[in-house]
Amino acid sequence: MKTIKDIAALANVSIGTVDRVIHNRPGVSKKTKELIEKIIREHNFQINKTARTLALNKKYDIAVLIPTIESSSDFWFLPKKGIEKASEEIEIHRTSVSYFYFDPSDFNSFKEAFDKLLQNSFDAALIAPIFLKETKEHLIQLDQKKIPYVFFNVEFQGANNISYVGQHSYDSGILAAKIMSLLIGNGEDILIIKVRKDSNQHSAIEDRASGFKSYFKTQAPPIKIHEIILPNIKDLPTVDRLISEQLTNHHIKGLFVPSSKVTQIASYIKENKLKHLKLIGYDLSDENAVFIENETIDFLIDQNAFFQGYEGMKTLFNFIINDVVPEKNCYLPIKLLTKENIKYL
Amino acid sequence: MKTIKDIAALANVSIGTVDRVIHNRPGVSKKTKELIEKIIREHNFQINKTARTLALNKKYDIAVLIPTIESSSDFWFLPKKGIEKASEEIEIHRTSVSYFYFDPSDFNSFKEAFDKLLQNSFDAALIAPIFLKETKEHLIQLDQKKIPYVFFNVEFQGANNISYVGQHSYDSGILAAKIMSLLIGNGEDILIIKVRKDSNQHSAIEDRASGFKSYFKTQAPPIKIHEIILPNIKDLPTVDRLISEQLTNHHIKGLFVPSSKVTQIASYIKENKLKHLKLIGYDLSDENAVFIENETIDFLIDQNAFFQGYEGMKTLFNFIINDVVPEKNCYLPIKLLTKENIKYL
DNA sequence: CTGAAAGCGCTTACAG
DNA sequence: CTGAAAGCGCTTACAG
Repeated sequence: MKTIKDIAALANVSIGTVDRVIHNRPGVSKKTKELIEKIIREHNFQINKTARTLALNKKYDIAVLIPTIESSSDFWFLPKKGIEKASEEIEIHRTSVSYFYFDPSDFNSFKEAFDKLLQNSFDAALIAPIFLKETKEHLIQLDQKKIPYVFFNVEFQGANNISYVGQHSYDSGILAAKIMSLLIGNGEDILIIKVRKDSNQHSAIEDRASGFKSYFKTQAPPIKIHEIILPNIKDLPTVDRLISEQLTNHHIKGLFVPSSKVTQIASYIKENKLKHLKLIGYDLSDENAVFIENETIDFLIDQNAFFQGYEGMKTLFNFIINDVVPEKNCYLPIKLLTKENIKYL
Repeated sequence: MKTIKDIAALANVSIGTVDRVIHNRPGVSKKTKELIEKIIREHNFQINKTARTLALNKKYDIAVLIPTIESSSDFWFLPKKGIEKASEEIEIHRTSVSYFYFDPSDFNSFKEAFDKLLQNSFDAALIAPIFLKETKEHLIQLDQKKIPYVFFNVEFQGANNISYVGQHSYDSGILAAKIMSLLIGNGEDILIIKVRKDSNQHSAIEDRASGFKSYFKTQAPPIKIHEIILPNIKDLPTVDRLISEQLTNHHIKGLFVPSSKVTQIASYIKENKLKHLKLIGYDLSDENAVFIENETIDFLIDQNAFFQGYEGMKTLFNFIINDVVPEKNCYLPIKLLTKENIKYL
């Protein structure tokens, strides 16, 4: 493995000049430059990044905008873990990470956290753009400062983010529908259950539901799909009433809950001993794992929460340190979890 | 962030002495050692790994024993890609990788490659132990030299490997069975198709079949499972005869092929227009992707081939460079692929 | 038992 | 346009 010194000797110049050529800095005669470039090519010289990192002695800071994590059963626990894993791996490059937390149910909290983030100086940002309008307003400042940013978990169209890391929500709904079609028989109806609070937050729930419905449009014989929106998942009497209304009025066999709120629906099924109902939902929380184990939930679609954080972080890092330009959309695998494979994640 | 120099100043010693303490090298008085340790703790000093790597200027070499890759549709193409990706990432630590190739259908070729590998000097080995007996014989030398090794793809019990990275074959069979039970109806039989050449090679095929059968043992009403072994997948007349024999004699609806050879069975189904048959197999090759697209194959179980190589490499690297001891068994996710999620890998 | 100095392969002022 | 030298934070002989 050749070093800058070797190249310099071969070209009969100083290492400073070689360095200038390597980084395309001005102040080298055309002739010298071409000679050095030729030698570099011929000897397949590759810069020693360890030495470079040490010499630069530059510290990078990546800002992360993410919901507060209440407990390990929180959905955001895993993306955070992924971010931390990536942070450890890139720590050798003197990269530090600053977190800015917000309450995912409160857009004011989101704005405040984003404001606080913008008051700091950093080299790149990893953002969960849960509130679309508020995100848009704040991005202007990042764009002005030319700070690169990556979105994760929530897809946000039309911004200058260098990448999005997360699931293709619409297609995940299609997969859910395919599985549902295997679970239920002819002449049996399906109920999609949304939660108002979820829907306000972001479009993923709508996209999942649309994908789900699109699958059945192509099916013959057609399958009836009913839809309800629960105003508040914690208002149990209303939840009870709305669901049981559907169950008595229609011949419902399959339930699709396009969010992690499937936990509450599973509780409902368990309590009311409605084991014949087939249930598909999203996200592997500890509670959902229990419901998968006892087969109250038949299938879960996993968002690769850990990997969202991990890959988001790595993408930013590779962009700012190694000049690697990522794909604009990094769609993660749509993972299907069921009792038989939930052990292996 | 404190440096060794800072710590030395605080302790009124030279950096050489601090270095001795950090690495627990002898030649430091108890008193000085304790003082330095205290200061390190109090200031939460962490060594700069970049500087360490540069100063050590040590090169590591990892040997890889893997089947020859004929084309990009080869199963081993992806593990190799994973190994290469990991290699790039760890290149900054001056780690190089040497490959030793063998023909996976010829145990003599395996022995030769392993012999050649052992003639080289290296710091760790990543091994696909396709031939169990031959692997066992060669491991002795690795153990004697105290060279750490990791197995990938094929599980090999009772060796001193620091880790195994791959799938839990038995459980993947259970998952396949669960999906199969959704695809077929009551009173419909299942046929398991094995290929002789596969079975000789390693136990994964047997484990998958066992897992598959175990699932149906618990089912009521019981489902009939038939089994055939094809002597040679390329002897088409025999393949034809053996399969059509089964199809005429039994009421078969589902086919389970516990290996990537599902490609050939899919071809058979396609040619003979047996679209009503449900087919589950393993591994996403280019050909299998086509059969998933046109729904000749209903589901594929994916082994995370890429990740096997990637994670195997990283595991070894972290072990030799960062002293990270891995789990003995690193079972990867059992991924279920179907038309609707095959785009996202 | 301890320290001073050279070296790892780069980058970066500074001098000419 | 080019070079010599100091420095990044470690490790490693070598001297005492």
